[in-house]
Amino acid sequence: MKLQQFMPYRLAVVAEAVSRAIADVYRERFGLSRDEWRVLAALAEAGEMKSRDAALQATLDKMQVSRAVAALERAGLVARSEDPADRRNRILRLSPAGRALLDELLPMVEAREAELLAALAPAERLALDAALDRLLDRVSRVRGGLS
Amino acid sequence: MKLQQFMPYRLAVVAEAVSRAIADVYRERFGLSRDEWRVLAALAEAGEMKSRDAALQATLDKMQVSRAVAALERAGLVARSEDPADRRNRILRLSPAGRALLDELLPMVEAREAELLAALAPAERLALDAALDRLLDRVSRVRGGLS
DNA sequence: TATTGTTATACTCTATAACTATA
DNA sequence: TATAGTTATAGAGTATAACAATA
Repeated sequence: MKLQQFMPYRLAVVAEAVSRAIADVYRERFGLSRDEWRVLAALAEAGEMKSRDAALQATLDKMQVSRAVAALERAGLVARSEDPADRRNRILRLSPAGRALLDELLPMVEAREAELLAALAPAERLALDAALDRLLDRVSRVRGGLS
Repeated sequence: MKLQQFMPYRLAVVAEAVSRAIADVYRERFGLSRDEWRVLAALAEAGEMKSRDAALQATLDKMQVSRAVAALERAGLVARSEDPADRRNRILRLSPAGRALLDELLPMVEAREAELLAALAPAERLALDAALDRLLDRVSRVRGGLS
């Protein structure tokens, strides 16, 4: 066993380092947790969505979304409302303050991503992307569909 | 912002799923934590090493190693001794029980890795490997050498 | 003074499940 | 009965720093 060459270990080490490089921006600078960041990022795309869809989009479970949204609501960044079509659902949407925060945060986060991706040639980025897709597909089969 | 295409998010999701697929083996079946597994895996290669080197090898900090080794020692899997050359160091080495556990665990863990890597053609594995190397190198520069 | 390793502490995150309300 | 979401709680992991022993 060579730990340094063991793919799951290597993947974990790189992913953690990359995550920290991004968290430097949203955590230290905007006080967001990872889950809050993910919910906001999902909302940045759609503007509004159901809690359940936020969970799917952001690869979080319903409890993580519930808590992240509660914190985001307390901070005035997101509003929650009922879905008239099915009153079990909650519709989440960015507040003006949430939108303003994202307008400031997203360029910073994307700049960090770009700094990291600068390590890879375009073909290498595509190869990484494809490999991640295939691995994710595979791992969900190996573990029986769990996250 | 498309979260689904944001590399750090994708990397985190895949790495977490892959980590769980491996942890299924060492945690549910052998009762090891991730840090304990990493220390054992590092020792599997070298047989014995200093705590400090285990930390470097396994990308853990000294506190994580100290606690993992304490647990492994309680479980009779690893022994700690002083380094006569520098009595601040601790020399870690696998006990016979630790070796026996690894002899059973390693093939299972490697089989899981192989199941996952089966998703990738040989050239794709090399491409993934190269991309991870380059990203890790880059991220350590971006964050100033921190883990 | 610097380094190795241990211990303490508070904090955060995770896992599980119970619970409410709606369907 | 099943689903969306909330709340509770215990356990695990993380971050920081103080500390002891040695160099």
